[in-house]
Amino acid sequence: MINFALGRRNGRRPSNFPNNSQMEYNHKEIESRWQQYWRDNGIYKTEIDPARKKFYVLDMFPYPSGAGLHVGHPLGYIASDIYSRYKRQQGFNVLHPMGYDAYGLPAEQYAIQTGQHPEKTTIDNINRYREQLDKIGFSFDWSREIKTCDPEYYKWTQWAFMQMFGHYYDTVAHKARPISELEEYFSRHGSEGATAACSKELHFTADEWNAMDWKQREDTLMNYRIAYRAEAMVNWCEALGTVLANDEVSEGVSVRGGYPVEQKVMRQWCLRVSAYAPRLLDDLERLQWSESLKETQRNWIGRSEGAEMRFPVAGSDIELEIFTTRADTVFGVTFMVLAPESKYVEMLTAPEQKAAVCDYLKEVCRKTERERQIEKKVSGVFTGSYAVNPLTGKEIPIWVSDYVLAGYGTGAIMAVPAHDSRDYAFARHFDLPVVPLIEGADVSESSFDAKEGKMINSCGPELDLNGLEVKDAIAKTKRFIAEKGIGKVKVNYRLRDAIFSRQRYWGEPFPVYYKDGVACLLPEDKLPLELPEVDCYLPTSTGEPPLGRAKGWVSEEGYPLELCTMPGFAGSSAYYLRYMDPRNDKALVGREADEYWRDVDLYVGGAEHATGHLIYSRFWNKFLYDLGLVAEAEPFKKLVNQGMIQGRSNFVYRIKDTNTFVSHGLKDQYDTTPIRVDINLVSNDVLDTERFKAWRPDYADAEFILEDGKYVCGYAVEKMSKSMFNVVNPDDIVERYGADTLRLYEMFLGPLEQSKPWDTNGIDGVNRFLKKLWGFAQKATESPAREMTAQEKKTMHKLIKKVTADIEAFSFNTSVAAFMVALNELTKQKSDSREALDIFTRLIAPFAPHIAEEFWHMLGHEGSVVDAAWPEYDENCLKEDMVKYPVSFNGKTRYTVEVAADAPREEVERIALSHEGAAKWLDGKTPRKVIVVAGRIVNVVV
RNA sequence: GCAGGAAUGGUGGAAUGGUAGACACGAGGGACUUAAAAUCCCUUGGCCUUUACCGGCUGUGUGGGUUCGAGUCCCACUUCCUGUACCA
Repeated sequence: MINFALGRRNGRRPSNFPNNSQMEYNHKEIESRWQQYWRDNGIYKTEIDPARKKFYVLDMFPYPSGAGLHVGHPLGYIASDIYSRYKRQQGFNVLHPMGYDAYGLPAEQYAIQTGQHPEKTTIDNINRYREQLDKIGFSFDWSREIKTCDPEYYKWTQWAFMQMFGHYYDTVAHKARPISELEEYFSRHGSEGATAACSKELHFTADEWNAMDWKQREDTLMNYRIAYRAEAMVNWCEALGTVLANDEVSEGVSVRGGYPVEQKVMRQWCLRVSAYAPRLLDDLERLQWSESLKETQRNWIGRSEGAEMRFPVAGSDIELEIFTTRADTVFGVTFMVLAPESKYVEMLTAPEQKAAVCDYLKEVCRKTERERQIEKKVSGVFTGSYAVNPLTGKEIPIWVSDYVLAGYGTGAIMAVPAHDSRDYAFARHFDLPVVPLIEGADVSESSFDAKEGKMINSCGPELDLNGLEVKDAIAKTKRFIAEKGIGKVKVNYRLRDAIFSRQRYWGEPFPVYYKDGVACLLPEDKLPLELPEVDCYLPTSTGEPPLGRAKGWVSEEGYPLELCTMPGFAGSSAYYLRYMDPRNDKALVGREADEYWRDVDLYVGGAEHATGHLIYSRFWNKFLYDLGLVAEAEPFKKLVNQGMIQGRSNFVYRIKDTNTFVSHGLKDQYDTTPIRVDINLVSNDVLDTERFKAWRPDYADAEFILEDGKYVCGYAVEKMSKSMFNVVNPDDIVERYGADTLRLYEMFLGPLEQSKPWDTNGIDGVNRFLKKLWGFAQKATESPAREMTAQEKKTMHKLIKKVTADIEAFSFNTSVAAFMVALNELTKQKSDSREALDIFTRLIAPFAPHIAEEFWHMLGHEGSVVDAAWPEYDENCLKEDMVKYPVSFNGKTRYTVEVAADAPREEVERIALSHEGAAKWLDGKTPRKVIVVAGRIVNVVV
């Protein structure tokens, strides 16, 4: 039997709950009534309850754009809402909050155009989002709402930054430690033996440290802080007037707006994310994330094991440091290459080459990142200097080329043209020698990049690699160079430190002032440092960020405050912690709340945040974890990526130079131009011609060539956007069909993680299902209570089993199908069982909460259906009486036998072989093998 | 180039190695109706056989393999999607 526990909350039934329920399914009336009821009774308010297990379900909070929500946005929210409600019905204390990622470029750009304060636009948009979200019936606890632009919230963003400023990363203990401990160490031992992650290697003694003045010490410490200021190569976007992080740039243009981006050296705030690279990589293992997402992060972190080696420069005491993963190929190094930005370039340029090198550097600087990527032309210049190969003693030329990146490794490489395709292209272009090192490798056309084969040509005075496999040769060389002190084994990461400054207005101000040019933190009690008013949101005439316009933007002592603001990811990096304890003014999250809620059990959002938010959040969380402020080392235990919902644009076909439009099926008979048409004028691909004429003045006297009396439009799947006229507003769907239909339909559309076009064509089917379910509920609630029939039990317990398993597997489309099957079966059984309706109500409550709430009260229950116990299924009810077994001989089905469902294997065999047809196929032989598979097939091999 | 994923009817999509195509849309037919809408019922992968019932063959991108049995596992290939890229 099912445990019909009553709801936990004692919400009172609304007074306008209809007594005679004999009526049509009226979604508007039902949905507004129950939404009101949820609000009035605080049904979704969550509190710490040590008696119950917690479950934290989080959506990636939205950026409230001016365009409002389209039907793609709620897809993930619906899925997470179903899971939250399901978990709650199972007795978990579910935290399911929502808020807004309120800082962003569009609001600022709108502000520049209109002069309107971005806060105003943002709040307007938030209010609009809230209205749209409320209509869909989510179980968010809105009392925990946060906005990243709220000073009460960003106080803690600023506070976290201050902690990062006040800590360094210990590379041996693998954790952040207070910077004061490092100062203490320096005063005793100097830099020698310090195990701190740094921007560049510094060497000083304790005496030197102690002799430094305040400014010198601060400059030195800046090299170690986790939040630090440094000259960094940044992605500068002229059009946006700001720098961008690596994940905000794609293919040489800005992700937002698609403007060109160039490389530029600027003094910026940075976060030492790279120090956490090993932990960010290792901890991926224990996360329940999709393999593809983990792989994306692994690639982004980009661990590579290799060696760092020093090549002495001929006739000089300078040594060139390089990084390689192919230590085995040192014998094939025929030249060296420096990145144009490398500090070695100036040191190593010979006087006779100076002009050529200068010209080359100028040319490289002129090009943007984008141009460099598009051209992919081999270019470079000889410095005039030579390095000495430490294994062969031979001199090799040193070149400069932009194919070597300053930001990776040491900004210099040893070139092995025979076994690296880039070096090969360079060598061929400048006619440098190519020495193959692997037996059988043909390097006449291209390089041999594979790490396999036997070494040749690799014997020097002290080291012989000939005959070894590549793998062994690498290991042997590494050992050799370490012993000889030529280099050391080194692990390199591709992950860069995050650039943390933005030359913009609409972001969190830094709690930083400058005293004699030295960055200092404001005292903690001055937080939050609120964003000042400015008269205009553009940079100043001297090129300073907009905050340069703010009057009185100085500290109490009169020192100037930082003019940059923080980037978009700052506010979203720890928001999941703040939801746990959103109104705490003493801490980001209080100890009690953190130890109860701990981490996010289920995080739902788009995969596009793989290399941005999801890396920064993990870093931020690990930092706070190191400080002992949060309980878990990883913030998001399980993560599900919902697919994107694309738009489905409709086209009409205008015959050239006329105002006549021809239907899709006939368009090939004419010379036509396709024109996008507002999908609101189209229903099931059929155009409403009258409304089309009214749409644009140009079309007022349009004429149509119809097929079957209809104008049929063509369609294409594209991004959902205003400019394509294909935006579907969830409000319209809710208005017409109701929130429950929208919710079920979005889930029914296909697998959650898959991208798919929005297609309204199937929505009637889902709506019909709810109407039928409504009809069944009317019938069932009018009937007296009785025991379910065996058939009804089977239908309902099959449904419980299926829906439970499907929700656990996030297979919501198949659970919706299961509801449809179950209802069809009940209809065929002419069922009017109250008990069946009761089970149905509990199961469908997460999916269609409004109609479920209605049924819940029709059935006479108290409280809200959100606290209705989740039913358990009874395996006994699922048993079939007799099962049909197709019997196959040598793989071909020959006849069918009926066997009791729970018959043992031997019994099935006996019945199958005693069938009158068996003799014919056995043909006097004994069966070699008989296969019976759980309730399925018997196959007899003769 | 590299990495991850996918390929099933007219469409969206179901199938712990065990009756392929659940469910829905669309389409066709029927009932009700003066008519339409709504609603309900039937048919619906392809081919063949049959008056009909019954039945047969074939079928999950291509080619192989493992297995009594493959949409599912293995190998090779083709196409598409997503991410990423001078990362030494």
